[in-house]
Amino acid sequence: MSKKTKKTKSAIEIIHHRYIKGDKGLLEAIADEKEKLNIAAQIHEMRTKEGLSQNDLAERMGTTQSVISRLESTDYRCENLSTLQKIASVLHCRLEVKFVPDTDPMLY
Amino acid sequence: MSKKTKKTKSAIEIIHHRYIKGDKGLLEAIADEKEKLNIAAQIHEMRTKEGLSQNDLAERMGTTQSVISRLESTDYRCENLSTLQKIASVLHCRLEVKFVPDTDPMLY
DNA sequence: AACTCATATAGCATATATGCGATATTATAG
DNA sequence: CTATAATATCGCATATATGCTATATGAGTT
Repeated sequence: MSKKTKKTKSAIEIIHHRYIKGDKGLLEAIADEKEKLNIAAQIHEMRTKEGLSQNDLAERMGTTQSVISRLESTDYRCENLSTLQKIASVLHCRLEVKFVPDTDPMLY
Repeated sequence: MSKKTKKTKSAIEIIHHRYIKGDKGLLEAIADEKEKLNIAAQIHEMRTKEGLSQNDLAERMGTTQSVISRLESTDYRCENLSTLQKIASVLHCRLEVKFVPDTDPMLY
């Protein structure tokens, strides 16, 4: 890639412009998938199963209740893995992150 | 939980103080677990299996090669889930994030 | 040696998440 | 209807990751 001038767009560039920067189809698909991860629900379930309040869990993690509430809220995007692993540690589990082949043709 | 005065520390509070705020044993354990996630390795493997260069993958994602390099580097901490899901999308897979019960007594 | 191609690294501006206190909303109990 | 516990939400400072360009390293080729 990288000619001197940027006049000729590669197919990739066009696709990118269209689906990443433009229509946002891909971004929406990503958002949908994110929802399926249901991390918030997992955290909520684990916490309640142990009979802990948000405040209890927060104390275990050395943080505050509002943080837990935010974590469990559905529209919370982009948690970072360290936070999730901290939760896993105090709830006696481990975090598993895997890329698995997707057979659903709707995504692409 | 939560009596009026904070004089009596719960076991949780003590543990927290000792392992989160103090010794950092827990934090190190978390770091170890993080390594086991091996996200960098997964990305690298998927990319090479498809015969893509870092630059190829970068273009698919609408970003640059250096970003991919950083993602695949081992010492890269705390990637956020959106980035991982974007990778999943362009590599035709989905991201799976699960909390699984940990039976290893070393962690706690 | 010079020339590619792939990958790694550095530096920096910007975007985004975290962490926290304060407050508001529910619930549930008395 | 209070009172209290649990949860949700807000605002903002700080921390951290991203995105990008430029550059460096390295492996191969001729």
